[in-house]
Order: sequence, then C-alpha cells, then structure tokens
Amino acid sequence: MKRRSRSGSSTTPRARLWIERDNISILSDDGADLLEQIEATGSLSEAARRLRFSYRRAWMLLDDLNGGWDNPLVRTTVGGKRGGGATLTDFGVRVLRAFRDLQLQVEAAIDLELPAFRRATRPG
Amino acid sequence: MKRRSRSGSSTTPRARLWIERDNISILSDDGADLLEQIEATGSLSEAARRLRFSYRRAWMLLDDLNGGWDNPLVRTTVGGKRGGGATLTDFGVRVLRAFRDLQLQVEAAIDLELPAFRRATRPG
DNA sequence: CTTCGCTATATACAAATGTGCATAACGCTC
DNA sequence: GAGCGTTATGCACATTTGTATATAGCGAAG
Repeated sequence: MKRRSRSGSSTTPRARLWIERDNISILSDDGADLLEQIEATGSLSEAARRLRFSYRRAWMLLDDLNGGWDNPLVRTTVGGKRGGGATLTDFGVRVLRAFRDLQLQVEAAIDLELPAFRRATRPG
Repeated sequence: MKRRSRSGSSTTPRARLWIERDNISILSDDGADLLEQIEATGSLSEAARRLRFSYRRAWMLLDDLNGGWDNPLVRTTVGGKRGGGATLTDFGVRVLRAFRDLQLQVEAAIDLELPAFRRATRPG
C-alpha cells in the first residue's frame, strides 16, 4: 500500500493560443469557441448559452472580434422572422479554420516533445 | 495618403504554455520567470522585485510550485548571515530547463506555420 | 544580546473581469 | 398594430486576482 506524494497523476503540458495585433488580443480561445458556435447555430445568444457565457460577455467578445480585423468575422442582423441572428462571414470562416489549424500544430509540437519533457522532469 | 483600417500592423500568434497536474497548474510562465530570477539572485524577494511581483504573490507562486511536484523546486532558508535566501534544487533546475525547451519548441512550431496562417487570414 | 536582511503570514484594500437583470430597438408574422 | 425572438446596451453586484502594509521569526555576526 505504498502511496508516496502524488505519483500516479502525471504532469501534462498545456498551451493556450491567441492572436494579437498592436499588442491587443483579437482572437482568443474563447473567441474561437464563440465563432464555432455561431457558425453552428446562427445565433449569438444560443452560442452563448451553449458555451455557458453570459450574453453580455459573448456580445463584448464578438465586438472585439469584429473590431480587431480588417473585415468583420461575423455579420449580425436584428429583427425579422426569427428575431435576428448572427452568421460567420467567409472571412470569419477562414480565420476560424486557420486558428484551429495553428492550434493543432502547437498541440502536435507539444505531443512530440512530451516524452523528452517527462524524461527531463523525472524526479531523482 | 490612403489609410484604410489598421492594415500596416500585422497579426501575430502568441502562445502561453503551462504544466498541469490533476487539472491544476503547477508551473506557469510567471512561475518559470520566478524560478529564473531565483536562480539568478538567490533571493525570493529580490526575484520578486526584479519581476515587479508583489512579494506576497511571488511567495504564493513559489508555494504552489513547491507543492505541485514530487520534489521541491526551490529550497528556502531563513535567518543567517544574509537574512536567508532561496535557491533552486537540482530538480528545480531540470524542470526550469525542460519548460523553457518546450516553450522554444512551441514557438518554433508557430513560426513554422506563421506564413500559412497569414496567407489563410489575408482579407479578400 | 542587538542588529540585519530575508522568509513567512495575515489583513485590508484596489482593480479587472464576469454575471444577472433590465430595457430598448428592430423587423417579420399574424 | 400586437407579439415574438434576437441583437444591443447600461447598471448593480459578485468573484477573482493582485497590491500594500504590517508583523513575527529566524540565524549569523558584530
């Protein structure tokens, strides 16, 4: 019944990626999630619900996203049949895909180096 | 004198790396900076000053660092000739180096993918 | 045995960030 | 034009995170 320290759980490197311009973030992980759910639902409020963001936070996030790039990533409409909606622009789709691709590359780099990291940080 | 939007500043991907265990962070970027300055100065308070961390924050950070791993990363002594001090253990040195190496790999992965990212997110 | 500089720790405060709720405006449908 | 669901926005509040400050305790050295 030996049980020393917390050996048994392993150390895992994690990374968070974001895009900056002029030293301010114009696309974060949360932002990408939001874009994704807007693409999936066609609605900002529904996207917020699914992500358990407050609507206000989602709206401000979206505002930053749309303001940070040369072209808007999301087009919103107010009123109308279903009350309104939000959809990704073609540019928004491209940015989202590029961000996710970059994330995958970063994850891959970490996975590649993980054995060396574990070896180097083995106690003793 | 055309000047449309903010074209002229470029979008740059950034990444933050940290190490988790049981879903809690046991080494962050700030933590690595702290280890580095402890290694350089032999003092927690001096390290905090250099990094412009409040001593309290530095101390709590260090507490988390030392508690998160199977072996302590930093050994502190209190009292004595110079009042006390803090020095990295051999294990601490190895962990710090491994973390910085991993960071370099992540940065390299980003740099490698940067052209493709810029191409994909070019407006139009 | 006093002094010194550092670690160790508590308490009160400040700033940033996010939540919850209220409300307005909009445009289709009935 | 009343009703509906959504975007758009303000405001009061809660939570988180860090700062500032004060104090105790330690151990070598004079």
